[in-house]
Amino acid sequence: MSNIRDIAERAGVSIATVSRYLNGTGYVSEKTKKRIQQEIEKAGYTPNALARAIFTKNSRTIALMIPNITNPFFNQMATVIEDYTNKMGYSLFLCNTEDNREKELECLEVLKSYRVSGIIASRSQCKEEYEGIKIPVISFENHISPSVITVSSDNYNGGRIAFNHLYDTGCRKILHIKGPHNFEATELRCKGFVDAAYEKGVNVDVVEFETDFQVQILEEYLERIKNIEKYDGIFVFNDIAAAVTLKYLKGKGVKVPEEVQLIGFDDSFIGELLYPALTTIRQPIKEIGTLLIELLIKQINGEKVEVRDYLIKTELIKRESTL
Amino acid sequence: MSNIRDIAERAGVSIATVSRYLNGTGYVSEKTKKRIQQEIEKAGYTPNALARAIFTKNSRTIALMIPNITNPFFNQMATVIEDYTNKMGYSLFLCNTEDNREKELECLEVLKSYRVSGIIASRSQCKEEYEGIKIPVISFENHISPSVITVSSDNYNGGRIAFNHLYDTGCRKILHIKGPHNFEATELRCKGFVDAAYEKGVNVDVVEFETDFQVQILEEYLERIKNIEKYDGIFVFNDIAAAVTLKYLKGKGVKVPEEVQLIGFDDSFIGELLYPALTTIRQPIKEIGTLLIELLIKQINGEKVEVRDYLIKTELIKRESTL
DNA sequence: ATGAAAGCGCTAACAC
DNA sequence: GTGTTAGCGCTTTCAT
Repeated sequence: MSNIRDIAERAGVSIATVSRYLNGTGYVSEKTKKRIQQEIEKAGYTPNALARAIFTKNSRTIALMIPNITNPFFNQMATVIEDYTNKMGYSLFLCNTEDNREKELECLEVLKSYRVSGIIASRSQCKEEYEGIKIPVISFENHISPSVITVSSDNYNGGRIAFNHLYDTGCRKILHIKGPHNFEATELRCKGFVDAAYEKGVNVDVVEFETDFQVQILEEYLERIKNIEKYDGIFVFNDIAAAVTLKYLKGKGVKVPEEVQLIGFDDSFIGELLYPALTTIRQPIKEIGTLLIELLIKQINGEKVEVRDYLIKTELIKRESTL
Repeated sequence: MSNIRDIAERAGVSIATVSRYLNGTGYVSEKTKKRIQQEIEKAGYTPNALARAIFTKNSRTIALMIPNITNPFFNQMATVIEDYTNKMGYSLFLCNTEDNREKELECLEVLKSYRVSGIIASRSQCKEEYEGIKIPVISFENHISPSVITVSSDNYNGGRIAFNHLYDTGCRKILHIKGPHNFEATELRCKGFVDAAYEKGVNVDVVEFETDFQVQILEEYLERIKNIEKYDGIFVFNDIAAAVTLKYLKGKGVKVPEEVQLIGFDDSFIGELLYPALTTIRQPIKEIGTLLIELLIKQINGEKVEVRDYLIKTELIKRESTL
């Protein structure tokens, strides 16, 4: 691969001039511009972003750490983020953490070594490990440390909305299938749900699942619930798990929503594909992704941002799995 | 962020020694090792991979270009690739091309500037643009140029298998919902299907959809098919479109598989979630992802690889949407 | 076993 | 307008 020196030589100018041309900084006469451009094309030259980054101290890369890109919620978020990242002239590193502390830490080391301009951590399993780091970080869902901004949906209120919807449609024997306990989001969804139930004087059963989207494992957990058909309303912590639950109920000959009403969480595209289509609590993925990247880039640019929790509103998406 | 010089100074050695220590190349006495390690930890120093890359001419990064990470097939593939990439000590850049030539070209420029070690292009909409490039490239599905290896499933045979399955279960009024024409894969699936039908003396109808996974648009296309219920067997070009078709049929009160049998393609996780569970043609995602990255890394390492088409076997996954 | 110094590809301050 | 040069953080010969 040719370098700036080659181009300069062939164009009969100094490397400074080529650099100026490349960056549009400083004066370069039209004639030399032409010559330089010609040589660049002839040589198929692309400036080395690594060398540039080393000098400017800005690699123009952003890292997205997510539990798993296969999870529809996260891959929809990734799409929004990747798009915005590109539009801002940055490139995206992808890291699947598998909700695993060790993996997350390994990623973090690598990302540091690449001097990424910023990091979006989601559902982080770490805390102080992000302390010394001199790279702007923003967190989705789980809190990392007081100095790191956390963005999340209003999961607590989402839980409340879910309960009230089931209650309003007549459910009184209610089950909540709760997600893993190391996810702040699922804890809050559960708490909101239970609190709202308490206020109505209704008792709800809660069972905890230890995976958020592995179909087979979800099925195994479902089988452990005795007499699931005795409930008339079920709130599941995410859409995938709700989809599996729906299938499980249908397999048992239980009619949804006539006999059991079902409500999910996320509003990932999967809900629309189901029959009956899934009622769910929507997390506005696009807004979340956009806010994350906006706040991160502001930090990268040294702009002041308020360090606090940013809560995005959740809302009911009423479809066919509830009455 | 501190650099190798800082560490050297504080440890009272030269930068060469620190470098040797860092890379495990050349002799460093146990004592100095200790001292250096101490200073590294005290300073929270991480070697700059960019500077290293500029010298070694290997950034240890791999780029994955895919149409869209939201597509279950591609995000499952991405998971496999990300994992393997990390295991080999590389990091992954993610680029969504949206099946858009311009976007793909823009990505390509950026990736060149970052001097990525290798590129995995999927369903590329480009050809010669990859010519001059001095970076190892491997392609999934669409062919780029004679010098670039293409890996894909045996789509043609997959189409044949799909037809023969429908035929064997008694279907004679058969429809194929075909994917966009700029995807080599969907063309081959169609050809295999139609060829197999021809051999049995059966005529099949074919309609082409111009999106591969946008639910709303898929629904619109479905509505344009008149009397879809007149068919007794439908082969859909991928699982998502099959899921939407299933839902559409159910909405019309058509019983699957009793009245219409349905078969998809991909074996993405969505098929299991449906009710009835979707019969499909499996593309072994893990094998594909692994082969792609293996062949790419071999090229990166300068090992000889046979430049030819690599075809991965497809197979029938019989579930409940067919008899 | 360790250090000095050249060089990787680039930017930018400064001189002309 | 353009060139010279120092320096970004690193690796690696070649001395010692």
